[in-house]
Amino acid sequence: MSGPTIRDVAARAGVSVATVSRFLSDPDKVARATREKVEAAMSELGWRPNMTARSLVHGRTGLYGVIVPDVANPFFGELATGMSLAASSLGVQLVLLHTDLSEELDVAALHLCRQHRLDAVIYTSGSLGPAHRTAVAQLGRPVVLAATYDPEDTLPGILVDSQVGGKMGARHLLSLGHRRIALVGGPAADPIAAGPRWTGWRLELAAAGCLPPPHWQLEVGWKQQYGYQAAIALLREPIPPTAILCGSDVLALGVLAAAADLGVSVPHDLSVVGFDGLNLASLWRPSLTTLSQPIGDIGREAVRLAVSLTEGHAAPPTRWLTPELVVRGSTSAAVR
Amino acid sequence: MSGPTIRDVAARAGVSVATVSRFLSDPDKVARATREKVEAAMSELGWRPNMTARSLVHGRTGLYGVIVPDVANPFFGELATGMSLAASSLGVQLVLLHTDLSEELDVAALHLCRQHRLDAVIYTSGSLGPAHRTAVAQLGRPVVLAATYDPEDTLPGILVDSQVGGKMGARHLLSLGHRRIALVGGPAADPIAAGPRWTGWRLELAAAGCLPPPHWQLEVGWKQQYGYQAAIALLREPIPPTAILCGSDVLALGVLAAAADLGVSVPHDLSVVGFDGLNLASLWRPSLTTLSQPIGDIGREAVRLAVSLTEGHAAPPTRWLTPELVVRGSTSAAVR
DNA sequence: ATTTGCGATGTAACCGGTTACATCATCATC
DNA sequence: GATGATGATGTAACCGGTTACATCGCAAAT
Repeated sequence: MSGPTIRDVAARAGVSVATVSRFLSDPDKVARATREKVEAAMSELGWRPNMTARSLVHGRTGLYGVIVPDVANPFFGELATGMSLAASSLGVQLVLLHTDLSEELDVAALHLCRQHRLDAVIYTSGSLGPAHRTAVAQLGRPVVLAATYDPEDTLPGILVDSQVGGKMGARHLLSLGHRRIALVGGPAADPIAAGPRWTGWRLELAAAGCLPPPHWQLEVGWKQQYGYQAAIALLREPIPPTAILCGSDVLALGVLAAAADLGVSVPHDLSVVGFDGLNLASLWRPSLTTLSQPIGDIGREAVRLAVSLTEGHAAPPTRWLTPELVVRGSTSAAVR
Repeated sequence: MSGPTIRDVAARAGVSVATVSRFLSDPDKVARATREKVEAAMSELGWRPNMTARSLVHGRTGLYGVIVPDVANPFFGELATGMSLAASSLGVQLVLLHTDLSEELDVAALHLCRQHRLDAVIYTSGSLGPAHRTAVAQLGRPVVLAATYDPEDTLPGILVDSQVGGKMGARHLLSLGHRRIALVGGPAADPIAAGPRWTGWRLELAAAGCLPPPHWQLEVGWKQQYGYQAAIALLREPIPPTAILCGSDVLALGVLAAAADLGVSVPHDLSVVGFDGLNLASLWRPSLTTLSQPIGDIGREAVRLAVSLTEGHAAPPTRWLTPELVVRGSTSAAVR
C-alpha cells in the first residue's frame, strides 16, 4: 500500500536506520563504501524520506503559509506571484490560505497554520484585531506582513505608503490644472490601503481648495465592475469631472471602459489616475497613469524576510516604500 | 518553547491521552462530564492538535499540491484562483509549486509532493514525459490534470478543446469576410494549448484557401510583450492583415496596444480574436472577441475531482469542454 | 602491551498524535 | 448471585523518521 520506509532501505543496504538517516543529513559522516550501498538501496526502492515524519522531529516543515484576503483580485495575484517565484528559488513551498475578506477566516487561517506547523506565515489581509493577536501569539512562529502593517508595530512588514501615494496622485492632477476631480476608491474603513488613499486625496485637494462634493467621492468595493458603474454615473453629470482619482488600477480600468463607452476621450476630456501599477496595465490603451507599487518585489521580500526570521535572524523594522508616479497616457492638462 | 501536547491536555483534564484523542475524532464516544473536562483543558492551554503527527498516522495531510508552470501568467492566476476558492470551501489547503516552465522542475515538484505526503496533486503543466510518469506512479496518490491532458489517457482531467477553439476563431473571421488573416500564437511545440490552436487555425484557413504565408504565422512565447512586437511587425507590412488570430488574450492585448499605437482602428481596420476569456479582459476597450474558457470552473472542478479521488471514488474520463466564442467589439466585417 | 583517540556504525528513545486491545464499572437478565 | 452485555476509559504499540549515546575496530601514542 504505502511506499518503502527507511527501515526497508536500511535492510536492503545491510545497515541500520541511523546510517541511512545520517546519509541524508550529512553524507560525509558515512564511509564511502556504505554510502554507495545506501544510495543503491534508495534508488532501487525509489525511496524518498517522509517529510511528515521528519517534520515531527524537527518541528520544521519547509512550508510557509500565505494568508490572502481575495485571490481573485489581480493585486493579490501579482503579490502571490512574487512570493511564489521567491519561494521556489529559496527551496520552500507556499501554502495558500484565502480568507474571502472575512476576519473570522483570517483567524481560522492562522490557527490552521499553527496546526500544520507551517514554519512562518505571510499575512496580507488588512485586519489585525485582538483575536488575530492572540492567534499570532499562539502561533509561535514568525509572521511577516506583506502589503499591510501592524498598527501596534509589533510585526515586521513591507508595504507602500498609501497616503503619500494618494497625495502624489492628487498633486499630479492639480499640477495639470484640474479642479473638478472626482474620487473612486475602495472601502474607506480599510485602514491599510483604501483609507490612507482617501485621506491623502482629501488632504491634498482640500489644501488646494477643490475638495469635491460628497457625491463625487464614491466609496465602492474593490471589484472591477464597480469602477465602471461609478464612472458611468460621474460622466453623466451635467458638468462632469475633468479627472478621476482611482483607488486601484482595476477600478481605473472600469473608468477607462466607461469613458470609452460614453465617447469621452481620455485624456483629452478626462484624466484618469490608477493605483498599484499592475503588470498587465502597461498594455492598456490609453495607457494608465498610476501610482506604481513594486508588487512582485514586496512579495519576494516578504518571503525572504520570513525565511530569514525562521532561521533565527532578528526582525527588522517595517519597511515603508514610496509608490512611484508613473505618468502615461491617461492624464493630460485640463482643457477647460 | 514548543506548545502544549496532547499529554499536557490529558494531564490537566485528569484523563488519558486516548480519551483526548477520542474526543477529537468522535466526541460522542466520551462521557459528557469527561468531555467538559477535556474541553476546558484544551481551551485553558490553547492546545490545537499537531497535524504533522496526525498525518504521520493517517497518511493524509489535507494538503493538495498544485503544480503550475508559470504563476506570472494571468491564465494560471485565474486557474489558481478557481482552485483556491474551491479548496477553501471544501476545507482543504493548496500547496503551490511552480516549475518555471521546466520539465525537470515538474518532476522535482511531483517528488516533493510525495515527500510531503500531499493527498493529491493537480497538475497544470503541459508536459508528461516518461520521467513524469514514473514520478506519478511512485507518488501513489491521485493526480488530476487541469487545463492539460494525458496523451495516454491514464490520468483524468478537465480542459477545453483548443483545436476546436482554433477552428471556431478562424471560422468567425472567415464568416466576416476576412481573407488576409495573420496568426500570433504560443510555441507550437506545446501539445496541449498552443499546438492544437495552430492546427485548428491552419486546417480551417487552408480549407478556405487562405492560409497565410509563413511570415504571417508568428510563433512567439506566451509573454505579454511578444504580442505587441509581433503586431507591430505585421501592421507595418505594405499590405497588412485585416485580422489577427491570437493564441491567448494576453497576446491579443499586445496586439490591441500595437494597433492603438500605430493608429490602426480596431475593429474597422483590424479585427482581433483572443483565446482564454480572462476575467479582466471584459473591461478592455475595444472589448475583445475571444474563445472563452471557463477557467475558474476548470480550477474548481479539478479540486473537486482531486478530493473525490482522494476519498476513493473512481476516476471519471477526461472532460473535454468546448470553448465559447464570445463576440465583442474587436471583430467586424472586413472592409476591403 | 596498554592506553588513548577517532571515525563508523548500531541501539533505542523520542517527536505528538492514533487506535487496537485490555480493563473495569454498571446494570439488566436469568 | 452469577453471567454477560454495554459503555467509558486506560495502556502501549505504532506511524517514519532523527539523534543522543553506546559500542566497536583500528591506528597512533605511551
